This record gives sequence, structure tokens and C-alpha cells, in this order.
Amino acid sequence: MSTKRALTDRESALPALAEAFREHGFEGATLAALSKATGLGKGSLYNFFPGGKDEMMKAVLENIDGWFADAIFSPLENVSDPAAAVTAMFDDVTAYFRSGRRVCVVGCLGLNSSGETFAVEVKDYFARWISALAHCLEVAKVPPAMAMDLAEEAISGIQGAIVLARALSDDTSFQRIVHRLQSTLLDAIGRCG
Amino acid sequence: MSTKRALTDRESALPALAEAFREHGFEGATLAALSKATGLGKGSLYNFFPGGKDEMMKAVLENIDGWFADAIFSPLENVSDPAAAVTAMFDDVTAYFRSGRRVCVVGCLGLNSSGETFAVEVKDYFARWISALAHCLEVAKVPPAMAMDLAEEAISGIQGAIVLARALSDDTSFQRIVHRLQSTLLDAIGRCG
DNA sequence: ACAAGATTGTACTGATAGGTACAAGTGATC
DNA sequence: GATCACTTGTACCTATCAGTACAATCTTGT
Repeated sequence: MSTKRALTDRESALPALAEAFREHGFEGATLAALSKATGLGKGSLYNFFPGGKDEMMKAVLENIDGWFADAIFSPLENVSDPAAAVTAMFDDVTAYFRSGRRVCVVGCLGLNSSGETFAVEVKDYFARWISALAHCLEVAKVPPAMAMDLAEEAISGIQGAIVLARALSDDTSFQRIVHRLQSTLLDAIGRCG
Repeated sequence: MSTKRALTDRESALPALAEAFREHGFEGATLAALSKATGLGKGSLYNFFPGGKDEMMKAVLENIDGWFADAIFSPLENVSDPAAAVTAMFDDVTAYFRSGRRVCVVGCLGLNSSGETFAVEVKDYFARWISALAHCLEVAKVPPAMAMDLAEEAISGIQGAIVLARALSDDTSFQRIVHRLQSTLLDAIGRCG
């Protein structure tokens, strides 16, 4: 337990870092803000993340990707009951994004030039999510082309719901939109299964 | 023509300012970047926009809102042929956002805390767009509740398509998603009309 | 308890941010 | 062509940025 503690604290700072990046964006998240959010001084932050903000964001993205892999992607990829998996996915996503009050860090990074450094991570995140969902639909006997279209539409739709819910400061619009996306997928599963 | 020229030049700087804000976001758009984008020195920028970046963004938002009012909202609000109006809207939107290569400034502003200053403008933009589209659907005899839902879904879907297309650097996904949204609306118009 | 090493706050750096001041420049009007 | 309001580049201001240096402090194995 000598070198482990560093990693532990580094790991435990990630949620707070993620929240700060979510709130202010990558450019807007100053080191002062990150320090305040984590409760760590500059010294500690640079001790854990010698690469500065870039490394912090990389770590945050890895952390998010890990969470999604466990909670969202894997269940879709190793699915046995597609309808249940789709329902679970939407429940988890709604909880994760707090009905749109919480922004998608990955999606935001893609929107402006400050995120170009992380283009690969951003791309992989969405590509994996879509293909996992498409696979789940294919298991439910949805034709591959249609499965891909529906998956793309659903992931895109979730991102749009976040944008709109934030813009209108209205959780309910997120819930309505996401619920409609879920119904569309379940309908397809029901029709083809 | 003494005081007019100021307004004219101020107006003509707006597209370049908008493009810079689009590219870098509000925080990321430094005065140096804005100066370079417009070809105007700091002196000129502060001459036209004494309020600094905030006033520039306000002016850009007004300009965007004006364009949308003319090109998108009005045709929907004073519609005679709903199906044609919906088709025209999607054509215009696809061209405007360059199939997702161009980001929606308004949507982006809503996503992080730097845009809180413009919360009202952001909200109004989306609210008017949705209600204009809903009105257009109602003219096509789509029941009010369904019209509202479909409009919300379409605008949200467009925003999502931008996020996804940017993230994947893939124009075609934008086009597929938007085309599907268009079909959904035209189907509803066809069924109810 | 003690030494070795990890961790942290604080003070610093140079660069750059947004914004101001202002003198030089511009062109229309009389 | 002199005047005048408007326009513009440049130099400058203070605050804050990301990042560094390091001494002080804490942990931990022995």
C-alpha cells in the first residue's frame, strides 16, 4: 500500500473533475475551478496529473468510458433480453444525465475546437455506443440496416434531448423525448422479434 | 450618411464574429481570435461593441434570430402548404448547419455556464422554433398535443444530429437522421390531413 | 521513533486574457 | 482646404491564466 494511495486519490478526484468540466466546458474550467471542485490544491492536481488539464480531461474521459462500458455498452453487447436491455439503458441514461440537467462531456467536447485533442476518444465513445445498441437490436431480429439506423437515431436523440432540456431549462422535455425514443426501439423489437 | 456607416460595418462584422464563436465557443473565442476573424482591430471592435464580448455575442444572437425568423420561423407561422413548408425547413436547416459541420451557436451556449448570461435568448430561440413548427403541423390537422410532441422531437433531433455528426466527423449521419425526422413529420401530415 | 518517500500548500513565473486610453488617420460637409 | 465627428491601430492596464518550484507536512515500513 505504498504507491497505491496516489492512484486511489487520483481516481477519487475524477468525479469532481468531470463535474467541473461538465459545468464550465474544457476551456472554461480554470485550474482554480478544478482545484475548488476537487478540494485539492494545485500541487496535488499536478502531482496526480503532471500533464495538466489535458491529462485531467483524458483521465475523466477514460473514467466516463469505463462507467459506460460497464453500465451501458456491455449489457447491450452481451444481451439476452433485448427489450429489457433497451429499457434498462434508457433508465440508466436518464439517471446519469439527470434528465438533461447534466451535460454530456463527450458530446460537448466534439462541438468546439478546444476538444480536437480528444477527437479519437469522442468518436470511439459514440461509435461504440451506437454499434452496441445496434447489436442489441439485431439480436432481437431487427434487420441490420434498420438496427443501425435506429441506434444512430436513438443516441443522436439523447444528445439532442440534453441540448434542448438545458436550453429550455425543462427536465420534462428530456423525459418526453427520451421516452419516445425508447418506444420507437421497443416497437421495432416487438415487430421484428 | 454620417452615423449610418458605423451600423453598417457593425452589421457586416457579425457573420465573421458568429463563425468565430461557433468555432471556439464563447469562452474560447479570445479577442485576438475575434479580431483576426473580422479583420478589425481591437479599437474597431470596442468602437462597435462597447460592451465587449457580451455585446458581440448578443448582437450575433440577434442576427441569427433575425435570420431564423425570416427563413425558418415566419414560413412555418404563416403556412399555407404544411408539407412543403416542412420540406423547405429541413432543406434550409441542412444548408445552414452545413450538414452538421457547422455547430449551432445557440444550442452550444445553453450547454455550459458561460452561456447563462444569454439564457433568455437561448430559451426564446428554441421555444419559438418549436411552437412555429407545431403550429405548422396543426394547420395540417395534426392534433395539438401530437403536433407539439413531434415539433419538440424534430428540433431536439436536429440538435442531436449536429452533436453526433461533429463527434463522428460524418456528414452523412446528419443527413440520415434529419431525413428520418422529415419523414416522420410528413407521415404525420399525410395521415392527419 | 525514525528515516524515506509521497503529498500538499504557497509563492512564484511568463504569457495572455479582456478592456481602456488616446493620438493619428479618414472622409464628408461647408 | 479647414473643420468636425467618426474610425482605427497601438500601447498600455490589471487580472488571471496554466504551469513550476519547493519547503513544509504528512504516511508508512521498519
